Amino acid sequence: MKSNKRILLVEDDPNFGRILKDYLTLNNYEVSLAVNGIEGFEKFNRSDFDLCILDIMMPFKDGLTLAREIREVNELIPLIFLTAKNLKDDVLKGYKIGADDYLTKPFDSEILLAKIKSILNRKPNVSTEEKDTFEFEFGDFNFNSKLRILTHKEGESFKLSPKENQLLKMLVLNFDDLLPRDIALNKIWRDANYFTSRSMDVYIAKLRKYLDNDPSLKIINVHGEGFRLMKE
Amino acid sequence: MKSNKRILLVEDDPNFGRILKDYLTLNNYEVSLAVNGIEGFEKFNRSDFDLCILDIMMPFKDGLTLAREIREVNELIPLIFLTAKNLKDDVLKGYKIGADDYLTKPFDSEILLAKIKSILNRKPNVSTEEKDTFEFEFGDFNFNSKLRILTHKEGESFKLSPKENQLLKMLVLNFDDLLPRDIALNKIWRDANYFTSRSMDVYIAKLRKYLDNDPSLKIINVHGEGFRLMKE
DNA sequence: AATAGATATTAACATTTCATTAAGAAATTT
DNA sequence: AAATTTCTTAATGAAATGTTAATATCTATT
Repeated sequence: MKSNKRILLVEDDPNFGRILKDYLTLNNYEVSLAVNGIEGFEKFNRSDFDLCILDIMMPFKDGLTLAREIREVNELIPLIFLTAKNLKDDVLKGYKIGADDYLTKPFDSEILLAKIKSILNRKPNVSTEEKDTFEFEFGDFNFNSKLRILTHKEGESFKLSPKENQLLKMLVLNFDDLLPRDIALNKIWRDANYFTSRSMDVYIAKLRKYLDNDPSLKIINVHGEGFRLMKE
Repeated sequence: MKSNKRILLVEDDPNFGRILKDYLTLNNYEVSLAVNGIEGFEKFNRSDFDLCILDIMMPFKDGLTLAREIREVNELIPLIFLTAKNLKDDVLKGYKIGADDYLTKPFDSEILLAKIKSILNRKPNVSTEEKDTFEFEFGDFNFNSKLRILTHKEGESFKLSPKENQLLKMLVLNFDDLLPRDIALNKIWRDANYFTSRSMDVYIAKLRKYLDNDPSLKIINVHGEGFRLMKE
């Protein structure tokens, strides 16, 4: 059972942060831990999350400030605050910024889990930004990335695997332009190393096989840089 | 600065209920007070509210039971529970029913107000419920989701169980499109885990058996994503 | 309360899908 | 020519799904 929901956790106490991260990971969330507001904001901007859990009391940049910055960029992502005591003022400020909930430490982990579920449940896939664009035309193909189907006009249909699908989508979105290897690796494989890179090559090969049905389409390699989907 | 938002407050302690009602009224909400679950449900059905605040511990019909009944009729209305301190079990049950939040008594009225505001200000959920439509045609079938009957034209009729019915309805509402697994699980099973997921698979198998009567209809699996009811 | 019938969940096993890794060939750069 | 990067096929194991049957739970009626 994959949930694959991504949580950004910002907590300055390393012990507590680590434990909480592990606990959430055990419950099938993908958790990124930042130890202060500055790092938190960087991480937030570098990838897509479904929910943020922010400690309020932190050095350098406190959780409320961080929340305001996040809200400027993304006004929908659910925010949960952790407050040390029952600092009513913080709670009220939090709600004003647009918090979805808060928890006072110490809190019960099961309740946190229930809250997370409840929140993610009523705000379906916030992070799926490109929700509207899932249908593409290129060459002789029609490509539906939501249903993961690649159809050759007056030809056969291919069911794509999740990775094939993501990779093809990125290529199509950059049609005739370079898709840098490490960008694709970081987005799809969430990591860029020798092995993920080999894996990506395998998927390029698979996509090429599909695209053979329209001989005018090509996936060109730019040595050391990446790939380029093009016509002719 | 009139808000016009209507709140149903169900609280058996008459003193506390009265005070809370007055407090909310002062803050520009229109409050209807019921003193037990039975009266609460009657009031709920008699008019439209924007939010419900339910005490859990009540004679005759407790808040959780009331919440379940309300959820059957209206699956979107926000619910806030009031619970005595330390009743973790109640809290978890509440979330499972689809609570939006809970407060432990005694609570701070300003915080309650902040919560209410936060919940009511939430961007209205996109799901424009097609609550009223309960009769569908697809393939050779006529499907009445209110009576839970699936009829094959010039063929036999099937009485559907509640779960079969809900699942088929969601598939039909998303005809030819993806019905994401976790959306269906959260809506029908109110939880998404390994076991509910297996249960769902069993129901898909049952539906497929019914649909065999029109060989042009198929329920296709999109691996890792969900199912798709389609023709051809 | 007891029981039967309907409904829902869980178990078990088969099948399919998928991602990764290995391994050797080919291409490109130095 | 040596080193690096890319190409392609195949093998492997893990995870998701299909299916049937066995339990468990619920509901209505006696």
